[in-house]
Amino acid sequence: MASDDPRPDDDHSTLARIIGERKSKAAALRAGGRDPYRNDVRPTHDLATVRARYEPTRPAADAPVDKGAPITPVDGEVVRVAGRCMARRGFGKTVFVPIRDGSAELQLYLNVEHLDAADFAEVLPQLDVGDVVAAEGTAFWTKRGELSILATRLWILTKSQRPLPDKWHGMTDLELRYRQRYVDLAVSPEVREVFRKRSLIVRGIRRYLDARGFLEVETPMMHPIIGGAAARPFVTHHNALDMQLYMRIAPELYLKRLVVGGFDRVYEINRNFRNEGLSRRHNPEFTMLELYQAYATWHDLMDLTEELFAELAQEINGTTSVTWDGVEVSLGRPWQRVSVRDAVHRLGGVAEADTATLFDDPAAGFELALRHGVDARDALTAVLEGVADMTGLEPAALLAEVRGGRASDVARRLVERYPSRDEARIRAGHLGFLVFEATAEAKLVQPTFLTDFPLAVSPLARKSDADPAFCDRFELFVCGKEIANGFSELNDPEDQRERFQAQLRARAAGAAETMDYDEDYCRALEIGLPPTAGEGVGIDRLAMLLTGQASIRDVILFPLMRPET
RNA sequence: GGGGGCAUAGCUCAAUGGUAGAGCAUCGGACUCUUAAUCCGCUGGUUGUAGGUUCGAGUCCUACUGCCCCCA
Repeated sequence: MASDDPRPDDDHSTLARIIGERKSKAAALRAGGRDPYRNDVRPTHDLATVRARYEPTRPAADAPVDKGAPITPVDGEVVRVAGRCMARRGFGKTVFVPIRDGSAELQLYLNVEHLDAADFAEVLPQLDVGDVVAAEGTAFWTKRGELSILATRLWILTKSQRPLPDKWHGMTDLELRYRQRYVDLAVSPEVREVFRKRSLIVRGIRRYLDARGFLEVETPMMHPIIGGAAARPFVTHHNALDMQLYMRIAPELYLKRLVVGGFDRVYEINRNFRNEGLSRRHNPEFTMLELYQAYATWHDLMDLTEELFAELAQEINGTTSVTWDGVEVSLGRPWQRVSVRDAVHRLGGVAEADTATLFDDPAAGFELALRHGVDARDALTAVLEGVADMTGLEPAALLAEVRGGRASDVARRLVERYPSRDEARIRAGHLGFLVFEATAEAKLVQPTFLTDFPLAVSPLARKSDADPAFCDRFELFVCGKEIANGFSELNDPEDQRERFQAQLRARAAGAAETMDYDEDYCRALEIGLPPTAGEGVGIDRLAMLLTGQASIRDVILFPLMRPET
């Protein structure tokens, strides 16, 4: 028995008393030959069906009401309904009991003249709010216009032993709501609605993709090596093989293997696990849609994303506008598309000439980055990693050589180590992206595709044909938050091998979030990946957007919590 | 990881350092159309945990635990 279980004998708290009283009521039911946990009474209809059926007979609002008139059932049809008792309003010989099932709420009218005498005398007195009940009777409209069941029989199907929260205030304590989600759901229809919508979103995505020839697949959730994203993994262990495994941080490399194998359009909706902190936007396990389409480019996926999201919004909310974080967001097409460079200039307020310099010259860019609010250590790390990647030198040793003086002097000496002007230019993109994050990211409120990412921050995307310092990649931002990330896939095996090498160098430099060298994946690319575009969509964040929830915990049924104390 | 806030009855919340209260729920009573039903009455507490200051701590101090927010 749990140590926190109240013991009525030596605990005089209200809760212990209530539990004791309810157990006594269950015992009384048993004594009368009624199982307080019976399963032999089935409803003939759910509550929404009953409501829908009688809605057309609703009396006119201005119809005359005869206070003394006897109860007249609508059609005399006997129905049996079931649900959780949400309240109990007693009048001596009449008791009103609203019940709720998964579909709707409906009121029972329990009256001494109509209800079975034994049920009235022996079941009704044992009924508490929270019990699951069933009743049989006929539908009628009360004088106040409420559809009710004039019950002839009443059963308690499940005796509840713990009280529900205050029926007016409901459950407001966030911690309790997350820890005891069953209570939250039982008393808060609006919370159930959020999760019902989340389910519809996932179903809508499947229908949309299935209709366009995509095949849903399942790839491993336990990976022998780390790949597909830059994140720290959860580590686990397989006993029989005595092998270390990583909970997957992304399915990307497996899905692209399937495109190599000839599944030209595949997608997976499943959990990813990243060993990082918790916040309003992060849960360590989260749901991701990843999709891959051969013979398509990132432009095709931007079009697809626009269409998919707009359709989902229309289908689920009946409108393409939603309120999120207090902001009215319109998902109506088309959405803005802006390159990282243009965002820095137009939204971030960086002068046009400075923006050009920023993405061209890492030495001058370093100073510009600091001037526009980028943390000096972040900026220096970006330059250091860039030089280490390009030269193959140990970052620690590199830093020791150039140390001294102001940060910008250190950065300038580092930049001089770049083997070529072109490589320095490619690496400048990292600083440019930091400036984007510092100045422009929060301003992407209405749905916006951020395009033309610097290659330096995109280890898996295809180089742009127009400019090798950039790549064919986009991210979707709404209210300053990243919702989706897509690109034309890198399918040049030699380029891919170089980028894996760079990851290994970064790890040697002490970077925590790096990918392993995936030899088998390189072999797959050597077989040949068709020109392919791929995209990941955070389902939790999409659900937040379409349900207007501010915290990821409000769209995850059981968010990760520390153990109760 | 850093900063700020919160923790009191089953639920929602009060209480200048001076006897821990209210509403709802529970329990008892009245009531045959209520829907936050109404009316009368009674219960219910190791104030998150552990220390400290004080004649006296829900209140002040320290540490810890959990949750929320901001930043990284």
